[in-house]
Amino acid sequence: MADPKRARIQDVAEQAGVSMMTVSRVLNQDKKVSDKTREKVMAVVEQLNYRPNVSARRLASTKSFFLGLLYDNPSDSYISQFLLAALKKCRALGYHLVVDEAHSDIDKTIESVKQLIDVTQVDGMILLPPMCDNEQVLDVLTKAQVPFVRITPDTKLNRSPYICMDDYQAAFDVTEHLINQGHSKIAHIIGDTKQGVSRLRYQGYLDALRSNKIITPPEYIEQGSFTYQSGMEAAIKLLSLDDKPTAIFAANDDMAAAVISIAQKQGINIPSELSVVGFDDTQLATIVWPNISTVKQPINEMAELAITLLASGQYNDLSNVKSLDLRHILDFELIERESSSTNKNN
Amino acid sequence: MADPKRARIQDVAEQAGVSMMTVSRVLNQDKKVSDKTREKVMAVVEQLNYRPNVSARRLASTKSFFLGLLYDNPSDSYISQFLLAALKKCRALGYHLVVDEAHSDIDKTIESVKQLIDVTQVDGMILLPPMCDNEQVLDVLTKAQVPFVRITPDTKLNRSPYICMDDYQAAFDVTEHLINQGHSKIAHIIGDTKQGVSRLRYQGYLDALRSNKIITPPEYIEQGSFTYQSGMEAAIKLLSLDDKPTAIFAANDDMAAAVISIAQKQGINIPSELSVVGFDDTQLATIVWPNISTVKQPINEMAELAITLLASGQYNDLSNVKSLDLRHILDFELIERESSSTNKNN
DNA sequence: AAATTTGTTGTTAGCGCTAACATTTTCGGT
DNA sequence: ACCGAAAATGTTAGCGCTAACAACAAATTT
Repeated sequence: MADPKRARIQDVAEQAGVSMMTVSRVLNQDKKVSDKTREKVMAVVEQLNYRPNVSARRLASTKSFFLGLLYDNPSDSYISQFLLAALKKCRALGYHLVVDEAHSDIDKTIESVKQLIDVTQVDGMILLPPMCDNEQVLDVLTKAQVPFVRITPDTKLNRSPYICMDDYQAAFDVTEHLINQGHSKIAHIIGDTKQGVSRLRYQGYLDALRSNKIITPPEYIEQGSFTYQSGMEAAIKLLSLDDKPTAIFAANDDMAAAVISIAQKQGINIPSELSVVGFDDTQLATIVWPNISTVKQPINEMAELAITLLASGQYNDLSNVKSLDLRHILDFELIERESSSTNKNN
Repeated sequence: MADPKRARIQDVAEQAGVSMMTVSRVLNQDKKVSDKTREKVMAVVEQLNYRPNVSARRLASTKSFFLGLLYDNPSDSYISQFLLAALKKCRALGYHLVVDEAHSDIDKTIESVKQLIDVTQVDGMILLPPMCDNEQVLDVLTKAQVPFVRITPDTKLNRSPYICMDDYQAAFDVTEHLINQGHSKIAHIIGDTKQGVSRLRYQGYLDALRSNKIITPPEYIEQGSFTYQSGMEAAIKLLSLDDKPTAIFAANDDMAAAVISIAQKQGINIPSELSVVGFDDTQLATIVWPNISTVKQPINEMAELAITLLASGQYNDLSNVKSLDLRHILDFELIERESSSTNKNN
C-alpha cells in the first residue's frame, strides 16, 4: 500500500490554472469547454499522470460506473475469454464489471438480475447468448431503463444495440475454401437448432456449394447439437457412407473434435484422407491433435466494443436511434491448421 | 437505474438510536462495541436491508476494498472457473476484483503488478500458479507491503498464506482405487517436471503401488508435460508394449484425453479393455467420450477462501503467524465416470 | 452602442462513509 | 461511595469528485 501521492483533480486544476470543475468537464467529455483549455488541461493530466478516483466520482455523480455482465454457461472457454477481455477494458475506462450467472430456473435469473440492478445501480448490461434472446430479461432491463448490449443475439434485433459477426459469410467462406482446395464431397454437421447461428452457418454452407455448382447428396447433411457426443454420432453416420465425404464442416469445434476422434478410430488419416473444419476457435481447437482448422470469432473485440458502447452512453436513449445503427458486425478470420488440406483423393 | 432509495448509514443509525459511527463500527467488526448495541444495530441493518456504499467507504477509509488477481494461462478453463467464483465472493463481501494477466516477459509482468498496486492500492493479491512461485513477484508484493495469498504454490511456502489440496493423497487414492477395481498393471504419465504437483502425484502413485505390493516395470512410467500432445506420445509408447497396462493414470485431464484418443484409434475399448483416469476435472473431462474419471480440484472453494482470507485482513502482518497457520488444505474428490471400470481382463 | 443570446468558466454544497479525537458510561479497587 | 482506568459511544471534519446554479465573456441582434 505504498502511496506516492496520486494527483487529485485539484492538483491538475491548480497546475493548469483553471477550476476543478473545468478539469472535470474535460475528463467527462463535456462539450462546453473550449479547445484551448481542453488541450491545456489534458497536457497537465498527462504530465501528472492523473487518473480520476473512481470511488469519488461514483459517489458524487449519478452514474455508478458499474457495468453488468449476464452469462449462462460457465463451462465454456468462450466465457472466460470474453470475461477477461471485458475486465481489461473496464479497468482501462475506470469502470467495474459485476458478473452474474444465469440460473437454470429463469425466474431465479430474473430475480437475480433485478437485484443486481437494484444494488449496484449498473449503468449498463451485457447479455451473452443465449440469455440475450430471453424476452423476460429484456423486459426487466427495459423497464428499469438500464441500457444493454447483446452479443450475437438471434431475435428481437431492434430492442438494443448488438454485436455479432457474419456467421453466414464465414460458413460460406469456409466451405468455398474447401472447394478451392479441391474438395467437392463436403459434408456438414448442423449445430443446435435452438440457436440462430446454426441456421446461418448451414445456409452459408449450402450457398457456397450452390454458387460453385456442387450437388450434395442429402446424406451429407447431419443434424448435431453443438456437443461432442452429437458430433460423434454424426461422424459415425457420415463415415459409414459408401461414398464418403472428403471434407466435413462441423458447425462448431466440439463437433469437429468428435469427428477427428471417430475418424482416427477408424484409421482414417487426417487431413490426407479427410479434411475437418470447425467453427469458433475455442480452446479445444488447439488442444486436440491435429489442431482444428476453424473460424475465429472476434471474442476479445466483441467484449471491448460492448464495454466501450455502454461506457459512451450513446445508447442510453434508443428512441431516436435508427435500427441499422444498432448493429455492429465484426470481422471473423479463417484459421487454417492441421486438420484440413488440399484434396489428395480421387 | 430504478432507485428505491437505498438505506444509508444514517438511516440505520437513527432507527437504532445510535450514532453513525457506532453503526460503522459494528459493520467493520470493530471490537469496541457492546453486544447489546451490536445486536440492536444488526437487527436494523437486516430490517432495512442496508448495504454499505462501497465507494463512500473506500473514499473515506484507508482500505481500498480492491483485491488483485494475477493469473498466467488464459486458455485454461481453470482460470475461468476460479475467476467466476472469486468475483462472486468479492461481490458478496463488498470488494472489487482487479484482474491482471502475466506477460510472457517477466519484467513486463513485474511492471504491470507494480502499476496495479500503485493505481488501485489493492488490499491484497491472489497469485495463481505458476506466478505464485516467482520470487520477483513475491518480492515486489512484500516490499510494497501488500498481503497476498497463493494458490497451490510449490516453493517458498513460508512467505505467505497459501491454499492447496493434497495432490499426493489424491494420486494415492486414485491409484488405490484402480487397484481395488482389480487392476495391477497400472501405468502413469507424469506431468510437467517444472511443476511441483507432478512430483507429488507421481509419488502418490508409486506409494499406492508399493503399499499394495505391486511391482511395476519401468516401462509403465512415461514422462509427459501436461499437454495433449505429450499425452499422445506417452500413450503410443505405453500401448505398444508387449505386456500392455490395463489402466493408465495420467497426471492431468489433457493427457488422459490424449490416451483415450490413441486407444480408440488402435481399436482398444475404453473402459472394458483399458481404464483411463485423469486429474483436475477440467472441462475437457466431460467433453470427450467416454467422460474421464478424474480427481476434482476444489477450485471454487479455493477462490472463495482466498478472497475471504484477504478480506479478513488476518494476514496483514505475518511477523507473528506460525508457518503452519499459513497452510490451508482443501478436500479433493474422486469422480468416477465412464473411462474407468473394474478390470475384466486376465 | 445597448440588449440579448450563446458559450465558457467558476462557486457552493454535498454524495456516504470513516479517522481522529472528544466525551460519556461502566466497572473494579480501595 | 469515590476515584481512575478502560470500555463504549458521539462529534467533527474531510476523503475526491460532480450537480446545480451563478457569473462572466464573446458573439449576435436590434
